[in-house]
Amino acid sequence: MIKISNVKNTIIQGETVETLRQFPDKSIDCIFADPPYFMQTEGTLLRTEGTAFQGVDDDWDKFSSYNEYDQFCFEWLKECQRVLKDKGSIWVIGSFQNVYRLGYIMQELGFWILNDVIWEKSNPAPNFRGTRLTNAHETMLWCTKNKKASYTFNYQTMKFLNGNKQERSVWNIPLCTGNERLKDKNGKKLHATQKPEKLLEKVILSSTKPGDLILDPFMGTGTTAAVATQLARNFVGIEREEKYVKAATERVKAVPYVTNDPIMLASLDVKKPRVPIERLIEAGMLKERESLFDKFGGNGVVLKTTGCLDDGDSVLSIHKMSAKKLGKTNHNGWDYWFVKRGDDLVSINEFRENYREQFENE
Amino acid sequence: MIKISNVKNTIIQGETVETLRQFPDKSIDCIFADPPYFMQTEGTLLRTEGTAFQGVDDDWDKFSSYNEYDQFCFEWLKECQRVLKDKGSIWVIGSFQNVYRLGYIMQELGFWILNDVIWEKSNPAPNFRGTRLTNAHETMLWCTKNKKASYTFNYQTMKFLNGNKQERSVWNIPLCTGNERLKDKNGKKLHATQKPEKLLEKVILSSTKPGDLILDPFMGTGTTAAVATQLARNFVGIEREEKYVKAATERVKAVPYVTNDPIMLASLDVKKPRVPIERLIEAGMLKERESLFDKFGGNGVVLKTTGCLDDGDSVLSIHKMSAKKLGKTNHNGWDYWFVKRGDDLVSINEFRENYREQFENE
DNA sequence: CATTGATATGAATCCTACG
DNA sequence: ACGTAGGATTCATATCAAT
Repeated sequence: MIKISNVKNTIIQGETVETLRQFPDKSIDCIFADPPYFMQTEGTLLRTEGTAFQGVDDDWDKFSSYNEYDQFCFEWLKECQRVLKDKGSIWVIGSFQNVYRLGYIMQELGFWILNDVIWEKSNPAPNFRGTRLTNAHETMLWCTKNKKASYTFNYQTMKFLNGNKQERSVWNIPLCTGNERLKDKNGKKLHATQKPEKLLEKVILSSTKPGDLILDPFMGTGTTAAVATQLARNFVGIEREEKYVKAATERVKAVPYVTNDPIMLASLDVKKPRVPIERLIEAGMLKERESLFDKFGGNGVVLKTTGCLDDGDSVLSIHKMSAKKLGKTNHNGWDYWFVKRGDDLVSINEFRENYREQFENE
Repeated sequence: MIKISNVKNTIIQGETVETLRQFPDKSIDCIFADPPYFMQTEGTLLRTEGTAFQGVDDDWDKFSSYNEYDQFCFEWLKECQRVLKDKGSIWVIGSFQNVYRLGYIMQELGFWILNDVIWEKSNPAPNFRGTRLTNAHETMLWCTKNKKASYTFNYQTMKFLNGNKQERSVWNIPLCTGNERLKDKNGKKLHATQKPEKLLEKVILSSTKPGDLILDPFMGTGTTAAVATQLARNFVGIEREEKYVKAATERVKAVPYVTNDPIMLASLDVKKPRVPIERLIEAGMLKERESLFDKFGGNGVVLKTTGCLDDGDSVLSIHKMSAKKLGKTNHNGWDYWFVKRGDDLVSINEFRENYREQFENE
């Protein structure tokens, strides 16, 4: 059995399933898996000008049938589910050749799909023969271990980085090319399917916190490890081929800096501690039996020791009472109620903020 | 058994599978299917013809909970495969809740995926709770009956309509709203998932010829029927609920006009008849033993009666000879060779075009 | 050094009618 | 059914050489 502390921020050379079986249960915060796609291509594809297109022709992508591929995926996905923490989540990337196998199997295993995310390629390889639509995207499945599981989603961070609009399920990102693409001694691409760092950046920023441990069971050239490191997360990788293990290890060592940008550290999504209104009474910020008003000074109600409000007709929580005054079923009372301090109306939310600042280290 | 001529351009009220079973084999050119999602858990275990997961341990079935939906989809997809012509193709649309079931089952049935096409919604409903990425797309699977099947793809039409660039697998199209959306007496939307006509337009334009028969086994409000009619294709629909049958029938009747735009009628993709170069000699357009040249007047070769070219070294077809001159294995000789007419060099392709015009009715 | 043009290349289920 | 010949087919971007 592997001790996590011994493998944190390393790449283990080995077979995915075999190696995963040595991991303890519920030890991983997030998984990014880029398995073989089982492309089923035959022969050579010529470009229009006559040169050969260099697609995926590696042994690791060869399977004898869907059945064999399904079983392989069933096995590694089952291990991923076991090693994932209850509040963890998993990303799996594929293309139309394999993603319907992956999605089906994951649903059978009880994984719960949060989103399927489309990586729309801004510069895809064209369809040289004009036989189909240019295949310009890949699909990622983002899932929890099961239907009921909670999970990390840095909503505010993603919204901020998307020009203050909700991030959507279609991401337009270029292919991994140029300097980012690792090359061998002959200047040829080291790996057939290296993913762009931009893609991993969005994956990690959206679904992990700084310090989380991210597993990549098909590490390849180590994009997950490099981006995790840069974003102040931890990683552990599994990779079968020695040359990729070496290249990825070098790559991670060379990550130029670890970010200290608070946005990248998910500061926007740090949950503030809950402060019951009774705490504000105990702290002397609000007084028992004092009156609360709406922002115009109307709708006066009396604050009870329990933190509930009495309008002479009923006794309700600050939220239910503001909802009642507004004729709604739900409302956030912290934004509705004010107290009188001298001649001014002061929002009770201001007292809550003050309380948090004063007692933040408790 | 239903006679196709009796149901052409009508909507049949009935259950999908039951009705499809009355259709003759190989009678449909194209299918567009927008099936319901109804995911019922805890159904009876019914396997898909034994092909799935033989040899996988018992954990498999323990996790199964989508069986009833799978079984339903297996049945209607199998009937679709039966009624589809050998050269037909099928489109199936779904979202992450069901599309992995659909894709998996289609692959199990032997359907061959040509593309998965993403309908990216330009105006999706936001995620109100901020709990996930905004689900801003749906997925369509475009498939032939089997791996070897040929199919209709109007490549040039799609390219033309896309600003003369290859059409890609991600389509950005707004939701169906406004006047296009059918309403009931109370002004509420008549159907929960009415698809935009623009989507069906691209589906039909890319994969059918005018006059083709398009089946929609879950017709709903009849978007497929309306767009098929407008684009001079035929349709047959199946729909369970009477109110939708009525609304869709009215809708088709009201289609304002049938297009006569040659682009929409796929004129760009009409295959031109093959003209062997010997025909041009017989027609007196080219002369035996005259010389052919490249576009600069160089590389002179002699035209033989057989239509082959002699460069003094070897005798080859116009294609092989142009390839030889270019140092390639393949080339289109029609674009390479010219003859002298007066002081001008004239492309032999021009003579081919003239020949086609002159003898087009043969 | 700046600009222009040629070349290289990316997870690809990449042809079809005729004899 | 199968082999073969005809002939149709590419977009965005990075790099590097040439001007």
